[in-house]
Amino acid sequence: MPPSDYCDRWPTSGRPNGYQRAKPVSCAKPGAAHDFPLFNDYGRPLNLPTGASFGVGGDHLGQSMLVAVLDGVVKGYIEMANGQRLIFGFRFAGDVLLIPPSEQHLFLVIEALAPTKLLRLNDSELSRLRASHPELDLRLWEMSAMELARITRHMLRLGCMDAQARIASFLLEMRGLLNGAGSNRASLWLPMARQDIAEYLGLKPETVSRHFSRLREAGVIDTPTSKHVVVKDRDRLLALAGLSDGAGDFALNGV
Amino acid sequence: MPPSDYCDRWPTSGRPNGYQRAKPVSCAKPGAAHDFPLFNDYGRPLNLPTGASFGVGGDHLGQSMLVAVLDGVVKGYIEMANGQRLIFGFRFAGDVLLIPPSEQHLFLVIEALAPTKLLRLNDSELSRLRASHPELDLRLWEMSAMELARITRHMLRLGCMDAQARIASFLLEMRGLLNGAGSNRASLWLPMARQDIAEYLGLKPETVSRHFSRLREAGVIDTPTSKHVVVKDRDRLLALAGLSDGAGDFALNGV
DNA sequence: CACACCGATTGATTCAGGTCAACTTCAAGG
DNA sequence: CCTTGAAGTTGACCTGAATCAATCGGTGTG
Repeated sequence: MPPSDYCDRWPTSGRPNGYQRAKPVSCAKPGAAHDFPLFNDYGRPLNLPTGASFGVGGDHLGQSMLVAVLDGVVKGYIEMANGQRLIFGFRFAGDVLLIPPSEQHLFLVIEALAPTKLLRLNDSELSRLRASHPELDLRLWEMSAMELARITRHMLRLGCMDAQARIASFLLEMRGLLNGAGSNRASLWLPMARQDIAEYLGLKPETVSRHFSRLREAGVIDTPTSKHVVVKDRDRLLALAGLSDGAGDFALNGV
Repeated sequence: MPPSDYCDRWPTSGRPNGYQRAKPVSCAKPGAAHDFPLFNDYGRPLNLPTGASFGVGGDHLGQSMLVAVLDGVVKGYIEMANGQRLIFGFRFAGDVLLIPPSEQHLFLVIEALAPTKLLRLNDSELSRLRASHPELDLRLWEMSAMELARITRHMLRLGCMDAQARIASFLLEMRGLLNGAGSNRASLWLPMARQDIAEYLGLKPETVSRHFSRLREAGVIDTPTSKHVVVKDRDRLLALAGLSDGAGDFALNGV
């Protein structure tokens, strides 16, 4: 029986799965990971098999929490009282996740998409950490600024992009390319299901599937398998996401 | 000519306006404001007449910024390269606003909805402040956690609520009631235009107007004037926003 | 007071994405 | 190899919000 300050849930079916067969590429900014040794002394470790999750709520109401993903991939989602859910982000090995003080009527869950090792620090563990390592305050500030930037970008997707643009922008985020680095062509492995992408982008799985197909037919991407996407034309994706100066020139007219 | 680290824009028309005739009620959590004396020693003050704005971008790329609203109301919005814009929040006297490091292709603007006094602290001013007042680190951490919670709630609105729910949830936020305090009936003043509400909620002004009308016909609110809303039935608003346990029982069927 | 202007409201129509259902693909296990 | 089941894809249709357009209403001005 786990202690009352967290709640762990195991996958409903013990299905073995294919996630492990390719190592997901991390989207972590380099620089987060080097604080991990310190977190390690103060945080509580947790191993989650694929599909397992832990919820933040109940006793955590009003507390914030820091989660460091040592290995694996997780999705984080919020569930509303009426059952609606929204995935607010995916985090890969090396990423840090700051969970804001939770709200009444909302329940926040972190679920593993592959076997995952992580560390959790709640408010009191964090304050012990910052008491003995005041130099970390600046890093924590930077992390929360990054988290804020990340979620702001996502809010923009949800607030003023159509389905096509959301998906283009999602693929670019998964490539870690939103700020322009990297080559035009790249192959990437998506550890999450279409359903997850849909819940992340505020769409339905059918819509995600349709737009993947459109992008494939337009020659912007290839989809050798459903979880393996080859980005053939990054510039076109940028334009479709409305992030390029020449946006609009690249619309998939009539496709 | 203003220094290059900010850019100020004045209202296009010098229209006198009615905003001043009722003092907007602040949504600030008490507790933010008592740090203002400290901010005052390190921040740069700025007065904005109604409709004036300043932009964060250019030289600020990669910097975060703290803005303390001493008096007035502002809206903060992000503009994408293609001209789309999303208002990410409104801030009232006593509120603090943390602006995340900006992104390429995005431009962030703070615009006054009424004559406004504010303080701005950029990265270097913030680090001077935290160097001489290390006790503030905890407050800054709390502020960023609050900001994260706020924007997460908004992301939820945009990601998985329909127009009706977004508007119900918006009205509740303006009442400062999202966590359940206050009486069932309340009168509130909205300093922003329908267009602003629409850009905040990812809708069009016509849609906002229609749903205000629906809520009025259903007896949930009254709208004596377009900027003055009387909430007659908070519980019904909560249900419509999907935040009550009995959600759904209150749907405006056939209205 | 009459006028002009701008925002808000309402109505008619269109369209992107949701819904529902059929079919395909693929991995696991006998 | 066949069976099974779950995820993904595709098609037909529907609906909620956007769009386009007309009207209303308050505010400031001559």
